[in-house]
Amino acid sequence: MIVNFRLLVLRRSFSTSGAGDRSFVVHCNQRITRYGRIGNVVEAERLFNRMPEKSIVTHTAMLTAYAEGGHMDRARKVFDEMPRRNVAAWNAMITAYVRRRNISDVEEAHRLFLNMPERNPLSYTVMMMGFVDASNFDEAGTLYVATPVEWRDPFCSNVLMKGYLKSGRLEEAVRIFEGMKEKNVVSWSSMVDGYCKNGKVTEARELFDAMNVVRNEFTWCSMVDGYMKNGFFDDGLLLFLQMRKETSATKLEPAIVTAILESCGSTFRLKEGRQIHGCALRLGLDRDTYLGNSIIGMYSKFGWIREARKAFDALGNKDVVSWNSLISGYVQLGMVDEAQQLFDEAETKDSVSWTVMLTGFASKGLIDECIRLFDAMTEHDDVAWTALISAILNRGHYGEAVHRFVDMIRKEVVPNSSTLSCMLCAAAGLVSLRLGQQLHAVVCKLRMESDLSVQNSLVSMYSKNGAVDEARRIFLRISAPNIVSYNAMIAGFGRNGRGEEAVDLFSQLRHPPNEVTFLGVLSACAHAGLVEEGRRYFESMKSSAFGVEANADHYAAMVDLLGKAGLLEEAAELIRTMPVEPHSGVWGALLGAAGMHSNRDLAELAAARILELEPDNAVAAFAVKRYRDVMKGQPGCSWIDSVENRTSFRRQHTEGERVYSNSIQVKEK
DNA sequence: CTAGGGTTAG
Repeated sequence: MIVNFRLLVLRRSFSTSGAGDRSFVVHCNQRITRYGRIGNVVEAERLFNRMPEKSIVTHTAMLTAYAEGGHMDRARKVFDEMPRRNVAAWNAMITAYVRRRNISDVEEAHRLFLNMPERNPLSYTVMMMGFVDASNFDEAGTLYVATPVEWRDPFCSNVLMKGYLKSGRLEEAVRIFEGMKEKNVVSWSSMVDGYCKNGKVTEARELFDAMNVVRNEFTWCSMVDGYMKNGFFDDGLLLFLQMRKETSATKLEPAIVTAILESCGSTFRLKEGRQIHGCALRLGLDRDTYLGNSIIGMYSKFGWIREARKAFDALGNKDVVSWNSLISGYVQLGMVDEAQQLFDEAETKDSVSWTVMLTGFASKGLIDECIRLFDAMTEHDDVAWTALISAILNRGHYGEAVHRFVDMIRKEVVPNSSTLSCMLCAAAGLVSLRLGQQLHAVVCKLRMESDLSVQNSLVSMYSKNGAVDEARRIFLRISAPNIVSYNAMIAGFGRNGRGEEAVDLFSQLRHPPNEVTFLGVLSACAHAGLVEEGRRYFESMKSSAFGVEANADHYAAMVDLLGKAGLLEEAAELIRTMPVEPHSGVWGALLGAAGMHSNRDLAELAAARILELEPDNAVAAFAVKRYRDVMKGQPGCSWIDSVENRTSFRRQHTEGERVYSNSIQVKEK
C-alpha cells in the first residue's frame, strides 16, 4: 500500500517536474543514499534508472550504493560513465575501493588517486585510510608527508596516528601526535585509547589528565576500559564514579557500563557485577544489545547460567553475539548438549558460533566432532584454525597438529599469537628444534616477539629442546615476566641439568610460586642432585607458607630426587606416608631409581604397582620380564635406557619432521 | 555525494 502510494507520487513528480526541478533531484539523491545505507541496492537502482535528470551527486550516491552492496563492477561502471565528475565523485570511488580492505583494491584506489585532476583534503585522508587498513605504513607515511601542510587537519592526522596505534607502533603515533598543529578531542582520545591498548596505562592517564580539550564519553570510556583491561579494576571503577560526578549524571553511556560489566566477568567481581547490572536496569539501559550481551557474558563467566539465560530471554534485540555469549556460557560449564541445542536453534551463526561449539567438543575430547564441525564451516579464520589445532594437540597428536598448521599457512590464513603459542608447545612436545626455530622466525616476521604468551612458549620450547641458553636469552628480554615465564625458565634450567641456576631464579621470584613452580624447582634439584635444597623446598611448600599443596607430581619429583641420590629407603618411606594416592609417575620414579641402583626388591614392587594402575605400561612390563628372565642383579644394567627410547614417541617426532619439511612461509603482516 | 575515537562472543 505504502509502496504503491510512493510510486504514485513519484510518477506524478516525473511528469510534472521540469528539467530544472532541482529540489526533486535532490530528493531522489537523498533516497538513493538512504537505500544504499540500508543495503537496498535494488530500490536504489530502480530509482536511479527512472530519473530523467541526474546530477553528479546522483551518480556518486549510486556508485556508493553499489559499492556498499558489494557490486564493485557496477559501481565502477557508473563512475566511468558519468558525464562529468567532481572531487567528491573521485573521492567516493576511491573510498569504495579502500573499504574493500584488500591490497589490489587499495592499489586501484591509488591509481585513481594519482590520476584525479584535482584533490581536496579528504582525498588524502581517504587514500591514507586505504594504506593504513592494508598495513602499508610506508606508503601511508609517505602520503602524509606529501599532504599539503594546510590540509593536514586533525581528521587526516588522526587516521595515520590511529593506524600506528593499532599496529603497536607507539613511537610513530606519538611523533604524529606531537607534530600536530591542532589536536581535537578525537586525537586526544585516540592516544589515550592507544596507550591503554598497548598496556601503557600510566602514560594514558597522564594524557587524560593533560588534555586541553573537553573530554567526551569516548575519552572516559577509553580510560575506564583501559584500566580494567590492564588489571586495574579499582582504578577503573574509581574513574567511572568520578565521571558520574563531573559530567551530567542524567544519562549514562551504555558503552562504559558494558566495559565495566565485561571486566566484572573476567575478574570474577560478583558483587560489583550485580550492582552495576542493577544500576543499568534502573537507568533503562538494558535494552542496549551490546550491554545486554555483556550481562549474558558476565553471568556466563560467573557460571550463573540461569541468570545468563534470563538476561538472554529478556533481551529484545538479540544479535549473533547474544547467542554466542550464551552458547559459550554453556560450554564453559561443560554443558555441551545444552550448548549444541542452542547452537542448532540459532538461525544466524557466524564463525564465532562454530568455534565456540568446536571448543565445547574439544573440552570433552570429542576430536572427530571437532573435525566434523570444522569441515562444515564455510570460512576458517585464524581462531577457528587455532581451536582445531589446539583440540588436536590436547589429544597429544603432535604430528597431526603440525599437518593442520601447514594447511592453515597454505590457505594463507595468518596465525595469531595463540596459534603460535600452541604450535611452539607442539615443537616442544615433538622435541623438534627445527620446527621450533621455524616457528620462531614466523613469530618475528609477524612482530609477536613481545607477546607474553608467545615468549613463554618460546622459553619452554627452547629449553625442552636443550637450547637452554637461547631460552634464557628470551626470558631475559621479557619486559614483565609472569609466574608462567618463571615456571618455564626454572623447569628449563632443571631439565638441562642446571639446577643451581634454577634454584637461583627461584630465589629471585617476584611472584608467589604455584604448584608448577615447585614442581620445576624440585625436578631441577633432582636432576642436579641437590638433595638438601630439594628437601628444603619440599618442606617449605608443605609448611603451607605459600599456600601450595603438594600433589602426587611433587611426591614423584621427591622420590626421583631421593632415589637418584641412592636414598631408596627414604624414597619408599615417602611413598608409604604420602597423604595423596601415589600415581604411576611416583612408582615410575622409584622404579627408575631402583633400576639405577640395582635394588631388585623395590624395582619389582614399583613395577607391580604400576601394572596394577596401568596394565599396558610397557616400562613396567619390560622391567618385570627383565628381572624375571635375564637380570641377575649385576649393577649398571641399562635396561631402563632401552625402554626410555619410547618408540611411539620417536615415530611421532619424525612424522612431524616430515610434515613441515617444506619450510613454513608466512606473509608479512 | 566522499572522511576520524569507545563497548559485547571464539
